Amino acid sequence: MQTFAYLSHKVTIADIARKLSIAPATVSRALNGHPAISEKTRKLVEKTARKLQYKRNNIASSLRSGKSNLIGVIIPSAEINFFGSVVHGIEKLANEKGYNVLIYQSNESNEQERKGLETFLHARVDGILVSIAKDTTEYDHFLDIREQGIPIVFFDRAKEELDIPAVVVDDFKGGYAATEELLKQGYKRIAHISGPAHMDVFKKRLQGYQAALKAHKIHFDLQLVVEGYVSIGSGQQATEQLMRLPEPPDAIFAVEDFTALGVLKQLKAMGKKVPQDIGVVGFANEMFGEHITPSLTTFDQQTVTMGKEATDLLLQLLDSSSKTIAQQKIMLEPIPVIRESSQRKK
Amino acid sequence: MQTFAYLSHKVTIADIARKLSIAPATVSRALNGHPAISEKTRKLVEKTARKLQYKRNNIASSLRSGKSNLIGVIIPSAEINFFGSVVHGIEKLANEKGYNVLIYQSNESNEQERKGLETFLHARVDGILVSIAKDTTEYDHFLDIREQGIPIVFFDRAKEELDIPAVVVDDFKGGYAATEELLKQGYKRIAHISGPAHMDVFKKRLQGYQAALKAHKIHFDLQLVVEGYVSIGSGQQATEQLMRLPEPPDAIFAVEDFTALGVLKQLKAMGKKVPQDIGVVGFANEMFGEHITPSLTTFDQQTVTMGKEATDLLLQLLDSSSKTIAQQKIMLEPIPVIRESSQRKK
DNA sequence: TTGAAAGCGCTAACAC
DNA sequence: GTGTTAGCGCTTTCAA
Repeated sequence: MQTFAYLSHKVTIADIARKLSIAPATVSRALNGHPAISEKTRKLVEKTARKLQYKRNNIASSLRSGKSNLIGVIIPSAEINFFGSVVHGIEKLANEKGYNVLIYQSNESNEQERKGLETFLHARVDGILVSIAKDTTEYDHFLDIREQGIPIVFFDRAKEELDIPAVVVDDFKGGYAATEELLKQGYKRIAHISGPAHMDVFKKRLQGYQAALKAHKIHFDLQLVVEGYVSIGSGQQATEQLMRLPEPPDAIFAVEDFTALGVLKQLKAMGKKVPQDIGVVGFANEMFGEHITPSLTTFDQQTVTMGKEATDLLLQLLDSSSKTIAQQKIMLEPIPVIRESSQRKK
Repeated sequence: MQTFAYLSHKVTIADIARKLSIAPATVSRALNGHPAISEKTRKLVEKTARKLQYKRNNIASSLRSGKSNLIGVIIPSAEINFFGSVVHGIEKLANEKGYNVLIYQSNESNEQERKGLETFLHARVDGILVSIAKDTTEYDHFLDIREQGIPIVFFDRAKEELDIPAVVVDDFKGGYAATEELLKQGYKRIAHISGPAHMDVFKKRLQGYQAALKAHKIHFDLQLVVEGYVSIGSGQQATEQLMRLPEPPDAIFAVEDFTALGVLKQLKAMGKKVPQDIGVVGFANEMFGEHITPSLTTFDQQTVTMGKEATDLLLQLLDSSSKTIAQQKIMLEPIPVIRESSQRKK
C-alpha cells in the first residue's frame, strides 16, 4: 500500500533497462561503476537514469547486499553541546562516505541505552558508535553486539577493560595539566570534584590530578576530593562541602564544565572572588564557559575531530578487507583554554 | 558478502516456521499481531522467536511493505541547544511509535539542506521534519519532496507561503510580549536587533515589537531597528551602532539569545550597566542565559513539546487513513522567563 | 561485455 | 485460522 503511489511511479532499474532494451543487471552494474561495463553503455545508462529521475532504492539494495549503510550513534544527551559537536564530526565523515546516521539518546540511562542498541539491531545498522551512559555499570549489552558481528567503537565515554576500539581524550594528561595550571598560578591547596568513579573518563582525570600533586611533592589530602555526579547542582553541593573544611582549598579542579559552573555559582553565593580568592578549572569547553563571569578555564576535547576519528575507525572495521586496524585506541590531546577563572597572576 | 556471517546465522521467520511446521506467513502474522491468528499459535511463535533470538529484518520488511519506518530530520545545527532539545522531543515520540530518526545538519547552508533531502530520498524515509536553514531563500526543494508524495512538516523555522504543515512558536506574540516586558519595566526607547528579514520567525518577532510599540502609542523609530544575522558578533556590532545614535536606546530586544549575548558583551565593554542603564531581552531560552551575569530575560520555545507536536503531525500525515489532519499549523505559546537583564524595578 | 536467473527476508492477496 | 504464491528492487552468481 504505497501512499501516493499514483502521484509518482517510482522508477526502477527495470524501467531503465526496458527503455534501453538491455538487462537490469547491466543497468545495475553501470550505475555502480562495475569495471566490466563499456564506457558507452555506462554513459547511456547514466543519462537515461538522470532523465527518468531514477533514484536507487537503498532498501532493496541493502536487503540484497546485506549492507544497510547505516551507522547508529548513541549519545547520552543531545542537549549537551559536547555531544552535539561530536555528532557533527560523525555525520560529516559518514555522509561523505555514503553512510546515514541514526541517533539515539540514552539520557544517561542504562535501560535506554540497551533499547537503543536493540533498535539499531532491528534497523540493521552496519556499525555502532557509543558514548556510554552515566548509569551504565554493566557492559554485557556491548559485548552482545560485538558477538553479533556488528562493529562498535566508543567515543569519549569508553570502557577500557572491554577491549573495544575507542577514541578518547587523554584524560589523565588533561587532569594533570588542569592541576598543574592551578599550581602554576600559585594556588597551593587544590581540591578536585570528580565524577562517578566507575567511569574511565573521570577516573583518569582524578589520577592525573593525583599525579600532578605528587610530581609537585604536594601531599594528597583525601578530604579535598569529593565525588560528584556531573551536574551544576553537584558542583554547588561539593563546593559547599569543601569550603566548610577546617582548611578549605584555594582552588578547585572540577571534572567537567557543568560541575565547574556549579562551583562558580556557589562561590559567588558565598561571596568568594574567583580567581582572586579561589581558582577554578573545568573540563570539556562547553559553550557557556566563554560567556560567564568570570570566564571559565577549561580543556577542549576536540569534539569534531573526535567524531571524525571514531567514524573513521568504525569505517575501517566495516571494511572487511582491512583485517588489521591501524589503531584500536586513539587518544586526542586535551587543549588548554585558559581564561579568567584560573588566572590569579597577571 | 555478509561480514562475520559464520559467527551468527541470522534467524529468519523461515527458521521459526520450519521448527514449528507452519507457514512463514503465519509466523509473520503472529509476530505482527494479526487479528486472525489463534492465541495458541501466537504464543507458540512468540516463544520460539524468543528462544531462537529472532530479530525482524526491518529492511526486508520495509522493502515489501513500502514503509521504511524512518523519519528524516534536518536541523541547522546540532550545536545550538535549542535544536538538540527539539530533536529530543522528536526522538522520544518517534521511537515510541516504532520509527527511527535520521538526522542531517544543514549548517545553515541551503546547499547542504538540499543534500540532506536528497539523502533522505535515497534512504526512503517515510516523512521529513525540517527547520529551514538561514541561507535558504528559495523553497523549490521542499515542494519537490512534497510532489514525490513524502510528507513534510516544518518546525520552528517555517515558511508560511508554502502551505506546508508546521509547528512554530507564536513569534508575533513573543515579540509583542518581549517589548511589553521592557515597557513595563519603565524603559522608554526600545531598540530591536532583528534577524534576516526573509525568515518568518524573525519577521514576526519584529512585527510583534512594532505592534507593542503601537499599542503603547510609542512612535516607531526606524533607526532603532537593526537587522542582524543571528550570532554573538552580530549582536555586538548592532549594539555598537545603536549606542552611537544621537539618541541611543535605553533597552534592546534581541531577536534571539545569541544576539542578546552579544548585546550584553558589547554593553559591558562600553561600561554600561544592565539592567540599570539598559534593559535587555532575548529569545529562545538557550542554556547559557541562566548562567551569565546578568542573567538573561528570554522566552522559552517549548522545545521538547515542539518536537513532539511536529512528530505527531507527521505521523498523522503518514497514517493515510486520516485524510484530514486535525491541524495543519500548530502555534506554541512562548513562555516568558524573566531574569535580571530586564528587571530595572525591584 | 552482457544476459538470465536466483534470491535477500518479508508481507499481502488469494485461496481454502 | 492458516497455507500458497508471488514479488518488493536490487545485486550477484553463472553462463554465454
